[in-house]
Amino acid sequence: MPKQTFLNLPEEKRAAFLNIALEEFAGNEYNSASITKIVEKAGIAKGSVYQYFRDKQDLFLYLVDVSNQAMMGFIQQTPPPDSSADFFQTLRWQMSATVLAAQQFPVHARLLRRAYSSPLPFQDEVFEKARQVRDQHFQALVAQAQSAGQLDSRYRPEMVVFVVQSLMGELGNFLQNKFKDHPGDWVGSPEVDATFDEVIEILKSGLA
Amino acid sequence: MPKQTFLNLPEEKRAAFLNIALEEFAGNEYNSASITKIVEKAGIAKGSVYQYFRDKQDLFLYLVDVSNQAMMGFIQQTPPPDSSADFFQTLRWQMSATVLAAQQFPVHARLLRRAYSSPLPFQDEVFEKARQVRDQHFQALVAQAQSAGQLDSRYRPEMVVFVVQSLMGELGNFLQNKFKDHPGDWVGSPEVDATFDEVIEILKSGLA
DNA sequence: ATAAAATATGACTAATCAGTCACATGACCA
DNA sequence: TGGTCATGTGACTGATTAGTCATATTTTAT
Repeated sequence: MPKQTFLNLPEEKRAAFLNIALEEFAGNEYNSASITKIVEKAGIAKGSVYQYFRDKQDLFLYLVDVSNQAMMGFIQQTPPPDSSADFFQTLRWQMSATVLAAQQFPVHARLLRRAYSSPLPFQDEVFEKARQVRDQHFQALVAQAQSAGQLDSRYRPEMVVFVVQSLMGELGNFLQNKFKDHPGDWVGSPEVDATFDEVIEILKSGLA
Repeated sequence: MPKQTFLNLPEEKRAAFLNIALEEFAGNEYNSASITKIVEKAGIAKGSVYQYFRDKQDLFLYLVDVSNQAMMGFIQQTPPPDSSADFFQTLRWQMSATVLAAQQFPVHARLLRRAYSSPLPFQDEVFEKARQVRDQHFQALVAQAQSAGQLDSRYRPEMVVFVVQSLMGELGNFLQNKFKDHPGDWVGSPEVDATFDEVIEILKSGLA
């Protein structure tokens, strides 16, 4: 977590530094991300970074936190499906919200993908806890859906969670790749909506 | 590709070097993998590496190639399903073979995961071609299955490929994580077989 | 035995890195 | 004005990196 010094910074300066640091850690592996490059781009002295944060790891974990809050904040703003929504409608909403959030905060999203997809060169308790919370969210969703009879109860919950999480995780990549020539303007396009619908339909009814 | 000098090396020395290099690149990001550490472990001079390979990138791409061949070779050894097998039986066989190969060659598999999952700090034509070949293999499989009526033709082939590839890609991780306390001996266990069956069944019939 | 070709070596270069610290500059209050 | 505290600074340390190259050793052919 940042030191008080960082929080005391004028909004403008703090935001500028944050954006540059986010960009660096979103674009490079933890070990390759360079504090030196960040301070050069930000036009500040290297020592300043260590007035703001304990070390590189502290800065990185803060950036993860900031990114998480940005994404979560956005997701919670999107209107949730009404309470009568079934498992698949809820999933569809979550898919859409997650991808839209990644559209709105592409740098934050890239940073989070990096942070969660490949193992970090250090252990962090808080970070691991966040992972578990995300897992338990899905576990609960699945368990509830199964007891409500919306989900085939032959399947073990952990397998359902695996399938759903795999697809959700890769979908962002897939869309980004698919629309990489149409920067940004595919946010709520029918094409994307159709993709969501198709994935949900496959999950619901199967391929056969 | 390695220089002739490397290929002239006595089998024993070559294999020892390869294993140490594979381990280093499987365990570290490309930028963090250290030639210096490799030569220290191998007990050879640093200059020797540059008698064997043009540079770090050349070595890395060769290791990817070696890993690919090891995995492919193993997969092709496993008895293929008979020619009357449908799409899902073929998929099931490919799943099993891939995971078994990752069991037999865990280091190679880790290296390949790293190479294909996160973007490399350089571009390589050969590498990209290999990616496309893998994609086209699935495309063909899906197209054939759809025209044979084994696959719901409502779905766009690219979406089916996306779903199947996402699950196949994550399944290795999932199993590794699930059995991380039972090193190695879950190779052909009923537990694993059941997992394959369940994933295939979900794909086939859906979750509802 | 001798010459030539192939291979092995490790000290060295130039670059980069995270992190430190003595000092400078600024703000704020008495 | 003088004093205290927060903030900013950038040269510096020690470690590490990929890659080079003149030299040494070994192998091969004559």
